Amino acid sequence: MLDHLGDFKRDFFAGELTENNIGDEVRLLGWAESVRDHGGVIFINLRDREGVVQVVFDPSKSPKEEVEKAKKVRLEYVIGVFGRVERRPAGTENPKIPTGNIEVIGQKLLILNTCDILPFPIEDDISVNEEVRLKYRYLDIRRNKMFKNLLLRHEVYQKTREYLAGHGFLEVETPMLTKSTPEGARDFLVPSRLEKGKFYALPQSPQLFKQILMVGGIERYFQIVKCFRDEDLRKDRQPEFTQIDFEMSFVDEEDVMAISEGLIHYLWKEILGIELKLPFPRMTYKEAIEKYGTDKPDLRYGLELIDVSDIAKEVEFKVFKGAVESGGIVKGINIKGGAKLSRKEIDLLTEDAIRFGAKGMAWIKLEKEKATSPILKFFTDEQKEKLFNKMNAEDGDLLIFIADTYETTHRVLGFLRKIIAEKLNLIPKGQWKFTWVVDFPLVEWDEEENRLVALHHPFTSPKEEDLDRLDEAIADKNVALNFKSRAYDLVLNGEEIGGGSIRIHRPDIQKKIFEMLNISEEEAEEKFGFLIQALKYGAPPHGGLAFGLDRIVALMTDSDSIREVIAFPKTQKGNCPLTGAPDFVAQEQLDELGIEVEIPVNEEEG
RNA sequence: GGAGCCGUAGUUCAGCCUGGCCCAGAACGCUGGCCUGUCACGCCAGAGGUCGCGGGUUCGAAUCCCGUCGGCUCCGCCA
Repeated sequence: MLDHLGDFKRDFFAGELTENNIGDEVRLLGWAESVRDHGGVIFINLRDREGVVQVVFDPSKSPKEEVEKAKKVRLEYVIGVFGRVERRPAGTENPKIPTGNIEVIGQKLLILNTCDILPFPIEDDISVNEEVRLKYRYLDIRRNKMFKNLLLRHEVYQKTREYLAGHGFLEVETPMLTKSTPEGARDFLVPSRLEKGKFYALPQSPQLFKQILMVGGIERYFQIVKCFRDEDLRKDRQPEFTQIDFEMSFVDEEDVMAISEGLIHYLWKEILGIELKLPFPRMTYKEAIEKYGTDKPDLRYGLELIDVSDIAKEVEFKVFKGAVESGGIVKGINIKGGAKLSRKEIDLLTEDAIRFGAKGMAWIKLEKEKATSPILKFFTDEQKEKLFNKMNAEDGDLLIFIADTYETTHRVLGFLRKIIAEKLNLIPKGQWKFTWVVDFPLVEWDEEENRLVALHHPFTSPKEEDLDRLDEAIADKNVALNFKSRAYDLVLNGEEIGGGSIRIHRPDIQKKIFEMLNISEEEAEEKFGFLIQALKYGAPPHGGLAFGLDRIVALMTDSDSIREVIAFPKTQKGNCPLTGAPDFVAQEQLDELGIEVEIPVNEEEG
């Protein structure tokens, strides 16, 4: 028989009790974390949000019926305890818990609810199938680690608001039911009941609205906001995720980057107690690609890419020579101490390289004064020396090479660099390596669509010096391909945690950019007409940035996946094991929306 | 769209490669009993399994093969 809560109120959280409370009579509420029945004395560890304290039901100190009742308590029963705080008898202190010097002698026990057999233990270091954790997320969240993650996330919300509001930013909400925009990710669609056949889209970001808020004279806007993108999931990508989004008027890149750095500095200092050094270093997009093979370089380790095209083109090795002669490049990485890798491990790396799009991977192993390699026979002694010099190679190193186009070579080596660093444990713990990546190209060529596409998004401003060459760029895509944008990304430990740009605030320029991107005037009018319209009415110069809040919190909590810092995340197929979403809906609901569903039927069985 | 790893009591795993001493075993959890200072309490007894699902091979399948579903990681995708 369960007890009612009645007017029983909590005096203290369990974890708040200290030796100063000795002698106090207190009321506690929480969960039975562990129960130890010694036949006479019963110990219950009572846990609440703030910690744990041991409650003792002792026949010599507690009422008999309460001791009997305590015997019925099982793991995770919800209980209330009225009792007296006492110092633990000498020798029975437990240094493992903060309240280990005291205990509460139970005088009255309320059993408020029972608990079924747990699907997994409520402990910090569990290894449980993630699907089970998500199905019983409420139990998962009772674990200290998950609670701490959500607590830190909460602090990030609070400190972000504090900082941005303190710098004159106004929090403004933008719609969740909005217009589908082409360009960018796939939209989640929401059917309209009032206008059958029409759809809202969930926002991929508040991008256009925040620009329009600038036209509205808000001057400084921010929002902690959910964004939705219907693309495949990764450990750092969920279909719905949270951004710290902000936008400012009458600013240039430096202003936006300064505010961004200020916010990050504030979060690290206030929440982690870490004083980051400002300003963060910067590198150009070109430098990032050519040195690290990616636009989000992890600067915690070396393994930089080295261009050996000049040597490779002289070597009588068709793959190297051919790559350079057909306009490509040959680059390598010196894996210091990598000679200890076995042939099998090198073959695995080669497989990875091929998986990432290379045709193969050449390598040279320098071991005990001698080199093993399938390609070294093509090198003259002089070429060997030049190569080893250039790559700073010495005994014990492993050199790997990719020969391909500029893009493929960098991309593949970028992936390999990361894999090697992980494999060889070259990534130091506890480092915060921030870097800005700037001077992105404005556009890139899309083979599939056979047109230029914006690298950032179509509202990103080109550099001011290129503005009077827009007509040239429309006529000749090679001119456009050389344009740089006013975009900037903030990268931390190899993860993009934020990105933004100075936007286009003039309708004439915006129209030309659409033209450059081969978006017709009609299409632009239909899809972005409201933005162009807004720009016509005194739009101020403006720019901003959006941080990936989930990624930031994951990094701050040293979590492997953003799912660890989201209360109710989705699985890789976008399912929610807790609720069972997505799910079928009633026929009536579909009828009301004028929607007919075609369920794919499996082909007949053989 | 593609690749890899995984799926066996409530949970974590072993067994699988090399089919049969496995109508599947351990630990934790669970149930009952004993125990007055434990805190990973201890001791005794016990319950608990469609081996993800479907098909095939075989005298015989958790084990081999095919398909499928689900989870995770990655490529593509994510302006």
